[in-house]
Amino acid sequence: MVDTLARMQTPARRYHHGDLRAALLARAEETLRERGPAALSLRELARDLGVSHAAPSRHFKDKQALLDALALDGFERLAATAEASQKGVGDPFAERLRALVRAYVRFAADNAELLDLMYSVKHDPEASQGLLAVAFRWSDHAVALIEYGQRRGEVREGPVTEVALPVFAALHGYADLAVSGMLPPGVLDGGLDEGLDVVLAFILRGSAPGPAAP
Amino acid sequence: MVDTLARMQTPARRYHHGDLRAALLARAEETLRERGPAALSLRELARDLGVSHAAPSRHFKDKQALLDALALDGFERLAATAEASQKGVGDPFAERLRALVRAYVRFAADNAELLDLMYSVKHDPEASQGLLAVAFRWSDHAVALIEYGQRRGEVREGPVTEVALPVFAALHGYADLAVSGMLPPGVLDGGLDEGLDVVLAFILRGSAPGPAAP
DNA sequence: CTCCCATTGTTGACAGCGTCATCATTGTTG
DNA sequence: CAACAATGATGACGCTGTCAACAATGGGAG
Repeated sequence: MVDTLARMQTPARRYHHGDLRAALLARAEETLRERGPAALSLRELARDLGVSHAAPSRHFKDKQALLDALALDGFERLAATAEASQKGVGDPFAERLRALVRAYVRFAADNAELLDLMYSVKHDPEASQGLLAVAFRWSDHAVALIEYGQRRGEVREGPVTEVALPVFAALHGYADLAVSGMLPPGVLDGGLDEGLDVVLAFILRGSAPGPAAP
Repeated sequence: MVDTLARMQTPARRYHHGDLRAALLARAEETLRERGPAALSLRELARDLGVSHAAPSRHFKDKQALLDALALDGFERLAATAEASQKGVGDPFAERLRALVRAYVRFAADNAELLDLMYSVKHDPEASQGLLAVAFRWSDHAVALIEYGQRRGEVREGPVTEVALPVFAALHGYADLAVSGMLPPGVLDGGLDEGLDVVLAFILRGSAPGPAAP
């Protein structure tokens, strides 16, 4: 163990890297965050890690495979964030929804480029099975929250997917608009959370029980 | 088909193409639609149009410039579609909103890859001024519609940007989710318009006058 | 009408990229 | 210890975007 640790910290170039796969992913995400997806190059990653230009191919069969792994990691972290957001929150639906929404928007703000990547990978018709599974873990969680609200009588009745759809849409749309700077200037001067309250109130109004709009 | 078209555009290979710029944009959009953004290559475009590999540089200083032009064209068509959607529609806010929303979702469905490009270009901090202007033409139109609804007493009072924000978010979010296949399976079996009705009802409920949700 | 020159297209070069085939080193396991 | 699977290195290939230098075109100025 100590031996392993010492070798990990030693910058001296050993033939075997130790954990090249993880290092590639970490560095790739860093680059993604700092210089955008277009700046991602396998050769540059290899160079940065002091490894030959073809070494990455031992861990990712091609560039897309690395992007997929990056996206999968993102979905896992998103799901974890969503689940963590529900710990230590009160019972009312509004509170729980607020926590979830904040978690999502924060994740989107903190990982804008990664989120982009996650969506574009999912858009790919030949996305891997495991990736889809993890991708839906987060949405399943959201749907479960809607059902919870319905059971408590704080969310209008109806097929849960139908009720969840617009809630989802508003949440995702807000995060996307905010992160990509598509909002009319002046709306977000107070930061993400300001607009979030507005959107949250809107969602609650739209999903609350009561008569349909005229 | 493409062959016929190409021959129609170049009856005989003149030294000067005639309208290479437009031809590049048209072919680029076609490729974007059929094979995605990653398949876009200046050299391939030039090849397809029977022109030398460096000819495009006379019209677009680099690849990004071509993408910008493509995005700008997209925004113009989106704005035109949005404006056209309001012709010959009744007075009630709900009707006008419905027309606008349908137009947007249809555009998104018909131009999914292009829309992606449009948003990613805007995300670029050094997006051109003219591009931003056209990009906001469509959102201005949407904001104007909200104001119209407020004047008619069919939309709740409040700062127009605050009221418009969640409406926008829900609309954009729905289009994005639907187009990128991120919706839980089964929701959209009836096509885009089915989910659209659900979202529309939600938006109307959320933006209607009345007491705030509990 | 002619000549000039800005516009547009061509050719050739360069470095960087992803990918592949082949070879070298390592760590593990029977 | 020896064989073997895993991992890394090297070199090659064709593709890409970009640039510089050169060539054809065509629309005005004289």
